[in-house]
Amino acid sequence: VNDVEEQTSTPARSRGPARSLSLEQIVDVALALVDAEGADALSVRRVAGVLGVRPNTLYTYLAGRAALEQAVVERVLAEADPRLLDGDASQWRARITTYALALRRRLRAHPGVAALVMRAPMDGAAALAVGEGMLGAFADAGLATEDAARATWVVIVQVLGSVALDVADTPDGRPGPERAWVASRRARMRGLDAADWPLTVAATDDVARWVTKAQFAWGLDAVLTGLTSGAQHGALGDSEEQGA
Amino acid sequence: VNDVEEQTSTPARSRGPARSLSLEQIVDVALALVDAEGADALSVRRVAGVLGVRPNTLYTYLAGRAALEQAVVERVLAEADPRLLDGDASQWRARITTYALALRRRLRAHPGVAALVMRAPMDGAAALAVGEGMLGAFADAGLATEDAARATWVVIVQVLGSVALDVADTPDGRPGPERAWVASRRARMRGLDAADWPLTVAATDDVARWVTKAQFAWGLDAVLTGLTSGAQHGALGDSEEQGA
DNA sequence: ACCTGAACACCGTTCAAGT
DNA sequence: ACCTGAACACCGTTCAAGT
Repeated sequence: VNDVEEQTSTPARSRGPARSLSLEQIVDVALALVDAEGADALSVRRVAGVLGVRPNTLYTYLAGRAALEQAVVERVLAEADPRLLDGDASQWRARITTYALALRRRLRAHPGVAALVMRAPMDGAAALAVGEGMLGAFADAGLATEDAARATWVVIVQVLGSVALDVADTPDGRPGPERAWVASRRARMRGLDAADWPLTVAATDDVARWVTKAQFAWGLDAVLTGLTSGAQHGALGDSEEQGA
Repeated sequence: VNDVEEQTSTPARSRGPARSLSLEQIVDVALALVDAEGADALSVRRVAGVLGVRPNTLYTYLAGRAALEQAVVERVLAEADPRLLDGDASQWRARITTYALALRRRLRAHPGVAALVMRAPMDGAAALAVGEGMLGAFADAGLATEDAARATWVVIVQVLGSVALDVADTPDGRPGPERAWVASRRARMRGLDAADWPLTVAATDDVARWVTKAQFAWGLDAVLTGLTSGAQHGALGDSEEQGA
């Protein structure tokens, strides 16, 4: 509704037919659109409209809508510097924590993108950089290759899953100040019958705080402790599983 | 393309104007549609078409498309029996593990729904039942209310996040047999340059296995260990955070 | 190589109207 | 209360054509 100007007149470049566009430019516009109006507002046609170009023009640069979404996700993943995962071996825990908090912060700055992040495979360059950095941190924590790889995925799941579920909890996909958000969650739970959900009602205040930074940090810390405790009970094994 | 019949003729009920439909029926059709053609095929118009009714008719039963998605998610969440979380106090760990594996199984049986699960707030009756059961299991593990609540959310995030990211990794949103899937992930990583991503390349086989049941069980086990180790380092505190 | 014209087969949602 | 007719303002994608 604002901020993103619909430029129906002339393209951004000179006048020649060649290279009036670039993929980078397209992603710029797509991200601005998602930031301004949310994930649902992202469309090939809207982006083309802003760029002053026909919708089908974008297919020269992208395979389609899914590729556009993936490119936007990659862009935001890259906003959190994966070099935060590098550093002193003894500081492996702080490195992961600092990076995770930075990534959470960037995703919440683009809440529409947080919704998109669980819809595309984590195989772009930015995603690879995250994995590479985290593998290094867990190696410094003393984990062997296989465990470091498994631990890396657990942390990625926890960080991205947490942010995505948080954002999904906001009615309009736009997280507000933490205090107000928690209050609204508490209010939503007011109607719950203690006879039906005794434990949930008893824990209302704590459940309301599930979307906080404190919860995120506490959870990540617990996860890191478990990943490096070396005391896996793991009864459930490697049995094959069929799809569907 | 199959399985879901487009019934353009008469409604399912007799002939009177009243109650030719029900919310349950609508969700039945929506779920069948998602199962047959994936999350993207779900639309108000398609569902109405199958039911032999005009699109706007559904607005008598639902607030809109988002509510339809949420109802489908609830339906599938309810497929995994939350009573699996009940049982002997000493068995708290097995209860959580068994339930988590059951939920993962149900979600993978409806892979389109796994994509939807991160887009709606976890506040329906089925979601409440999951929280309530998990709170009980963590209470039995000896956690105080606040820690049990926090732990509950960590596990929910891990389970749902894991399934959603797994499904997002499949090109067509349809997880096949595990062995083939892992092989295709390994093939995808073949092109990676060891100079750019040394650790990732060294861990190729392990990274390819991120989507397996073994990874899921291993990760959940580590998370449960961390959540109940009682050794939180938690340096990062409760500081307030502004939105955006 | 890059962009357009035109079309195809769709969307969600609203509103006034009928029974 | 439940459903329809009709409309509004959109979608993604394809294909042949132009430069």
